[in-house]
Amino acid sequence: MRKTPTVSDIAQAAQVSTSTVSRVLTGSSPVHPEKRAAVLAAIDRLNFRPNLAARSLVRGRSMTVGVMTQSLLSQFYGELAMGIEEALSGSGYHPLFASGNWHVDEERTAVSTLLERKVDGLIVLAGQLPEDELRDLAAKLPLVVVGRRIVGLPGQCMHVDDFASSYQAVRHLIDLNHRQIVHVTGDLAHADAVERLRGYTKALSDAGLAYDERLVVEGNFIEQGGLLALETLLVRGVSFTAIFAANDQLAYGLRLGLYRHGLRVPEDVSLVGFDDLLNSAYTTPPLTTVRQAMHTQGQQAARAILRMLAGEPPDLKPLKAELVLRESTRVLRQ
Amino acid sequence: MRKTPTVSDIAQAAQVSTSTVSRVLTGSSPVHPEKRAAVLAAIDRLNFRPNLAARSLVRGRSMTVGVMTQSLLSQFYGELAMGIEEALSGSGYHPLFASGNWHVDEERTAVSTLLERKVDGLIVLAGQLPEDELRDLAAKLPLVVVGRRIVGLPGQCMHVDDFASSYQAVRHLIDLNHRQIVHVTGDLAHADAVERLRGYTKALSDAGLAYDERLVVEGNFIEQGGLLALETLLVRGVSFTAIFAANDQLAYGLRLGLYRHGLRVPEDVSLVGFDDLLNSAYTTPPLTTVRQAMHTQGQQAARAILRMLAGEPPDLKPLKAELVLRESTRVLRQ
DNA sequence: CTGAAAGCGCTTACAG
DNA sequence: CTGAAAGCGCTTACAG
Repeated sequence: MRKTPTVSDIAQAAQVSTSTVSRVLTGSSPVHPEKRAAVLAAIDRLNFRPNLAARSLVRGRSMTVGVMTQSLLSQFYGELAMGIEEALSGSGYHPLFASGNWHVDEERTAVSTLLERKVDGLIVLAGQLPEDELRDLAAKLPLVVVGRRIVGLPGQCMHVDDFASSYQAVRHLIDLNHRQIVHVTGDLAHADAVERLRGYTKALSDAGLAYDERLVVEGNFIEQGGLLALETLLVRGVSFTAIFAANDQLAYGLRLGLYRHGLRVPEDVSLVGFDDLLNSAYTTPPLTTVRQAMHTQGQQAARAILRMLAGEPPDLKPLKAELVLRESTRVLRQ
Repeated sequence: MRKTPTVSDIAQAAQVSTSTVSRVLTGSSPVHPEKRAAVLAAIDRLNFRPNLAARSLVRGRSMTVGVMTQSLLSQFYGELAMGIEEALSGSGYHPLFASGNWHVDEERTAVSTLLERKVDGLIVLAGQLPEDELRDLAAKLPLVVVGRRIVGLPGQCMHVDDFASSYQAVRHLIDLNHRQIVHVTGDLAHADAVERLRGYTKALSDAGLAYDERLVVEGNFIEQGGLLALETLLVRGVSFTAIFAANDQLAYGLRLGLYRHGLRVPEDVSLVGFDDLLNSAYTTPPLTTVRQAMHTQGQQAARAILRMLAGEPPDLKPLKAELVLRESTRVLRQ
């Protein structure tokens, strides 16, 4: 097996110096057309590919953008990852993922792993790293935060207006004549969960409806939480005609709980989620939910990093979430 | 901001040569306890982290294992990716993903991107790269293939027995008295789809049931295909009491199609999937399906790579798929 | 057990 | 526009 060719081999084959080879490789300064052609030909003939480790060492750049994700397993993050990968493809940059699994310490470990590998930019997907740490990071390298708004980092945060979106979702239920609307919250240690709860509360009060704490149950953003939440509601014995879940996964769990208890959706209970996961168009019935467009957010985030890497401003604008009307809600007959 | 420290800084601080620093870093050869301690102290004090690019350049290893996945978006691959990441964590190796998106040419691009980044090992998730290419790759670096069995690479392939598993799934339906059993296949360009079809056929014939081609419709492993397949069946006008879908995504689509046409699961039609995606425990009703344990497969694959990297045999054994009985099937009343 | 030296494969001033 | 030289930050024979 032949050794993989290096710049020296190309230089020799093309009868030029390694400097010149490097110049045509990087385009850093002009090269005489003939020599350039000779170099290109040699590169092609020997099937040369520059050694990224060497390049990385001298340039101090790795052509890699780190992505601190929470879990590759979650569909939510899968979509984001996909968008990032797509937007990066063809740019010469490659994503490097590390998962925080919703634990601050793991998030820190993930970030240092990424930093150690000398990523040129960093995309942080939500999580709970203190804002200070995030601002410090932003001072060191191009940074984009998805799913959180960090004070002092305008244009570098990509997120949806949780308050307004959830307001809209609940408003939809109210417009359908529902008055006893349950809210299953996310993990209230997370700002998005708090904001969504706030949207629920405000929509209620704007409609002149009293806030009833028995209608609110804390979940944790996963299916199991939805299942549990339903049991809690049933035990409480409150009556309700609609449920607004803080995310789709909770909605899936709630859906199953309702099924187990013989409650039909939407005939007996209307159900609204948040996120619009890929699966939500295929649940029975298809779920009405707030579309977060994670795939698009991933693309936007990656493009912003690319801009920063090119010395341009990130220029990120918050995405508008939209309510996707499907078949899990219906008008309540008085 | 201070420059990040290098081995020279450590050497200077610890009053030793860079060689010695390197020795304690790599453990390649013994170092006098006192010097060792001094080096360790300096490393700790200056918060030194070796530059991976430099190390990679001299060693020719990147401490990275490439993963050619198909799509980060698919839950199926998300589980696999998660398993790989978990098993690699703490080993010093980090996964680097590149997606093939089910196109041979993109798969090739993904693999060369990974090779260019000098991955030390490679995990290939299914796809359609010719076996020859895979064998060539295996000759160059530690390789593990998930979801396919490649002739000549024993112990390096991790897959489930599609034939036996699907036989078992269909057998289950037959045991429930079903006689008119539909099979919605995957994309028959893929070996697993063919094997699953074969399992279906064999289970039928072993039970003395005639193969009826009107009961078989070709899908493509995604929800939309399941939805379409149901329409096809209805147009054909064949009667059936059970459906075996070649994967869960097809089953989700079929489930929605049935719902739209007012057919209940399992009262009117029994439904069985394949894969056991995370969501399948939360569909309405929860789906009976063949468990592929992708997360475990990912872990196993990564551990095998680690073994090969350590000079040991990969020693991979096929995983047994098991039929998970949930609530989407029921015994047919005669 | 240890240090000086060479080298991994590139790129980038520097001097023409 | 071009080449010789230095250097990125490590590790690994080599010689003690």
